[in-house]
Amino acid sequence: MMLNKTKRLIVIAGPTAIGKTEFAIKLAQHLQTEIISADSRQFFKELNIGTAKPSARELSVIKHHFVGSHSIHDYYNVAQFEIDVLSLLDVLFEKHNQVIMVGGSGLYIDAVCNGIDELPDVDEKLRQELNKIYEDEGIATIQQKLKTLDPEFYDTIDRSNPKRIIRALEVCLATGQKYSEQRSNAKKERPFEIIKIGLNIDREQLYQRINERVDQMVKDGLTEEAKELFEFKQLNALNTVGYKEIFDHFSGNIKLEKAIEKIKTNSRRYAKRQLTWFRKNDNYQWFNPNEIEKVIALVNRS
RNA sequence: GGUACCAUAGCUCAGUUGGUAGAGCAACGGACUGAAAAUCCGUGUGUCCCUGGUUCAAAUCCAGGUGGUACCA
Repeated sequence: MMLNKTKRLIVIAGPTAIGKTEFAIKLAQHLQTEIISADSRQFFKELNIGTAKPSARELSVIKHHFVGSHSIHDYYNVAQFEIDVLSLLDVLFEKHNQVIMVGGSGLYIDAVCNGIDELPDVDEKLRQELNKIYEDEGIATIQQKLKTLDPEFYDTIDRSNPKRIIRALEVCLATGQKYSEQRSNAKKERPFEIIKIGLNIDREQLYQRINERVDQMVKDGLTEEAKELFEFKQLNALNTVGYKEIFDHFSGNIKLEKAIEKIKTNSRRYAKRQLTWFRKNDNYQWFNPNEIEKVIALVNRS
């Protein structure tokens, strides 16, 4: 990519149901540009209602990238997203000075803005084996393995999080080197400017929006969509708020009303985690979603 | 109007013979570089309805009040 700081990526982030899609489209219309989605579930073409994808009409107004771009049967991850977005930006910056990236997946946004270490791909079977060991023998076994293979990382990691441990182990085992030694944590410089807009409102209002949106999803046919996907429920892409709760209902564990309540609760908790993620990054300038004019002024001025 | 029962965290409730409270859910805070809408860690947030009485000491016992529920009128 050519170094050109006259090009700018405008990141729009915020909790689920805050109104990011609508906000981004308005801004994109004003700037006559395109939108990159940074949403780890809207990638999947099979997931529609439950992921609150932009509508067909919205998609026809502004060109969106990474919405429905992959299948739930594909393996996709953050590192690939970084690569894909950077090469897409190369193309988009030929036509546009400013491009918008909108989404709620903090890690994915971070990978685009700051980069992620380049580590070799790991054979899927290795992860499956480690998961099997964890399931059969418990967390203590994998903790001990990590302590042996990478004591430095073991000392700093959240040891009760099996996914962290298994990730570290699979890298150690696949590469023969310590995970901690392969991680640089270096921030990559980008050949374009980045400005970050955070959207937020009162917690109470946000929760009301979440609850109402879930009810609307149900009216729009979320249960039917989930029914079509039930046979794939073991796929990671379907370990997702809005689907997993309804699968639990289909499996006979809970009533539908209970499942819907749990979708609301889990969405609220997700929103909270998103805010935690974005708050720790003090580069965000925060706005109410109705303050589009202020944001337009901001991007015009600088 | 009468009788009975109830009133404790946001909700549902527990609280023994009086020693200023606890559970589930909800909520709140945080971590997080290839599963991230995932995964993990942490935190009781209280006018014990009100007023008075008994007592060294009252969520607990007594009286009155207020509110609620049920039944009887």
